Order: sequence, then C-alpha cells, then structure tokens
Amino acid sequence: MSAAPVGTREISRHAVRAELARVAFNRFCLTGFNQVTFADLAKAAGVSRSTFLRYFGTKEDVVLFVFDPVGDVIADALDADRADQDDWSRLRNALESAVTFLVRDVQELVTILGLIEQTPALCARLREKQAEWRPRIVARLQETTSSTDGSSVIADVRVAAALECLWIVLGQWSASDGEADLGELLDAAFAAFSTPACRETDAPS
Amino acid sequence: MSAAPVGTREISRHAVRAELARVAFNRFCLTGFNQVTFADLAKAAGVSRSTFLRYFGTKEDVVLFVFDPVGDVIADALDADRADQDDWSRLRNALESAVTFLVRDVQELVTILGLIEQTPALCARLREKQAEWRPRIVARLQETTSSTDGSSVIADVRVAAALECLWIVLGQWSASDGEADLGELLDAAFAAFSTPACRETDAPS
DNA sequence: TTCGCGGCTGACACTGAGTATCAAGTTAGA
DNA sequence: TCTAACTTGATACTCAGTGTCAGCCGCGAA
Repeated sequence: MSAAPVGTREISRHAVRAELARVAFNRFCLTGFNQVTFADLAKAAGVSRSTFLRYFGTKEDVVLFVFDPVGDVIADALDADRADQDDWSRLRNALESAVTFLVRDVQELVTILGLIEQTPALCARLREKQAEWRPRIVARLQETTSSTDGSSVIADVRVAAALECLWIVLGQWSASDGEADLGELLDAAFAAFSTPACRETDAPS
Repeated sequence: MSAAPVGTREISRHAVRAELARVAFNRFCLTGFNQVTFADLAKAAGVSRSTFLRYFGTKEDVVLFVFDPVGDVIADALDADRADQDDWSRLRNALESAVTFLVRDVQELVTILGLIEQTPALCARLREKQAEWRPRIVARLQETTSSTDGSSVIADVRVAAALECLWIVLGQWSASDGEADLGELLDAAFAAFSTPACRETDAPS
C-alpha cells in the first residue's frame, strides 16, 4: 500500500510483514501489549525470534507501522488544494485526508486506537512519529504562502495544533465505536480556533 | 522545591536524588544519553546500581523529573487569574508561569533542552508527561467556565495547542541560547490563534 | 544504655528488548 | 545450471528494569 513494491522479494517481504503484524495484533488484543514478548509473537507466527525482529525493529512498530504514511498523506493533501483557503481550512482538509486514509476497516482501526490508548509506550512512540512529520508539513504549508519570512513560528504552531486535533478527534471517534462522523468531529475540534475564545464556549446568544 | 519535604528521611532522599541527578547529567552531556548506562552512572556517583535505580525508575526520569511539577504549575496558574479573560489569554499567562518556574538557571535549562532535543527517547517521555498533565489542565480551564456542557472538545483542543506552544517556544528560546525574551516568544506563538489565518502571515498592509 | 523496628543499601538473580554474527538454506537471474 | 545475493534460525551478547534478601544504620521506646 505504501511505496508499491517492485521486485518479488519486496512483495514477499511486504506480505510476510503484514501477516506477522496480523498475528501479533491478535495476541496484543488478547493478552495486552506489555504482557506479550517477542518470543511469544515468534512462536505464534511460526517463525524464529530473530526473523520477527528483522521485520519489526521494535515492538511498538508492530502496531504503529500503519501510521507511517500519514505524514506524507497530510503533506500531499496540503499541496492538493492550495486554493485561496486560510491555514486552518487547509489543515482541516488535510486531516480529513489523513483519517480517510486510516479508516479502511472501521472495526480494525477502533481496536488499534483502543490498544494504543491503554498503552503508554504506544502513545509515546506515536507522538515521536508525529514529531517527525511536523517539519515536512510545516514546509508544505509555508511553501504555498507568499510571504517567506524567516520565522515559521506561526505555521509551526498551527501544524502542531492541527496534529493534536487529529488525535483528539480519533480518540472521540474511537470512543463512539466508529459511529461518529469524522468530518463533524473535525469541525467541532477546529471550532476551538475560529470561535471567539471567550469563556462561554456555547454562548446562549 | 516541589512538595516541601517534612521528615528528615524526606530531606535526605530529596538531597541524594538531586546529587545523583547532578552527577548523571554531567555524564549525559559528556558522552550522550544513550551511551551512558546505569552501571556508569552508579560508579560515577559512588553508589550501587540498585540504589541508583531506586531513586530513578527509568533513565529518562533522571533528566526529566524536573518537569514533573509543571503540570500543576500550569493548572494552578489558571486558577489564579480567573479574571474576565478569554481562554487563549489565560493559557498564555499560565504558560508564562510555567516557563518562569523552569527558568531558574538559564544555562542549565538550555543544556537540558539541548540534551532532550537530540535524544528521541527523552522527547517521547516528555510528551508522555505532557499527556498526563492535560486532563487536569482542561478541567481547571473548564471549571471556571459558566457553561458546563458535556463535551469538552474545545477546551481540550485549546489546552493541547497551548502545550504545543510551550515546547515550540522553549525550543526557540533554547536555540537563542536563552537570550530571547520568553514573553515575546509566547506572544508570537499565540499569534497563530488570534491572527486572521489567511495565507499572508505578515500582511504587507 | 540497650533493644527492636523500619527504612536504606548493596549483592544477586532474573526477564525481556534489542544488536550482532554466522552457517545453512533458498531464490533470482544470468 | 550455476552463482551471487538474500533469508533464516541459532546463538551469544549488552543493557534496562524488576524482585528478593540479608546486613546496616538511625531513631524512638523501655
């Protein structure tokens, strides 16, 4: 799915990786992430511990490698509609692309998010990935901007804030068992930036 | 400094902890975080590996324990000036309290931030701490709000965004060797939320 | 002063993540 | 078919982090 494999070896590697991840994921959901060891996973998958470790550098990657393309998805989506929209709209739409990419199997994603949520190590590693995406996204957001002033603080803050929205929205969506509308959740989250920031978050008007 | 010690035992423990951290910190800066083992630290500090591990649960905590009170500092600062200000102003001021708390020794903080920046494991762990702070801060931000609607998304997003500002601002400040004005940096960062989010971040006007 | 209690310490053993190496088997491609 | 490159499993290793245990020290009570 990510970086279409070319040679037969690449195809094989990709398929094996997917299968190992599938088996491992069941184990994690069954027993809990921290309780499962690489030895368990290897035995369950029918390969040696060495081989399993060759496909996934760390235990966290066994779960989180599906998020790897998200950074590029967001960055590319920012390019796509470089229309006359403001930063927040562009970021909101880019995030919509990201969640669309992630939501292929609703139930699977809900399960993954649940597993991540209750495993600090997974949260931490996911945050690391997010931090890796940020510079690239900031660059994309800025490169279509006329003013190229040296300091990119504003763009940096906005991208960081938008990425926070992503996890908050996914958390809510996961809590609703995947039934909530992700577009509406994104709108509700981004309202934090457009609504007047007074104390009445839903003013009686 | 944090939770004033009461008994002699507490005083002793606190002092030993500080001394161990001091010795360890030098080692980290000298050799690099990942290159130093608990055995090294123990030898350098003149205690056994067991004892060192009893004072710090993980290697990351040896560096990051100084950030532990920051969550409470921010939450308390939100209470302090619950004046008629909007969310963003309150959060900005709370963050100012946080940086004021952190900046006791400029050079030391710059060094710590540098060490964290170039050590992914430290970044990740710091993000975990941040995630622990968030619910408490969100609650404080909301409890002074008249409307107590069930969904706290808006407040949640704003707090998350503000905390991102904290790290961005500290990163900039650290890059300037602690010479930049933190108040101005905070203002510049929070401008991302007040400035019209059009493509011209510094309109020619 | 002496006794006993609780906490601190160092020593040791253990599990598990992650790295590195090597010999044997397998596959791609000329 | 032959070979070079790749894959695999076995093994050994370092180090983080956990748990246990016996000895030590300080402190308060008798």
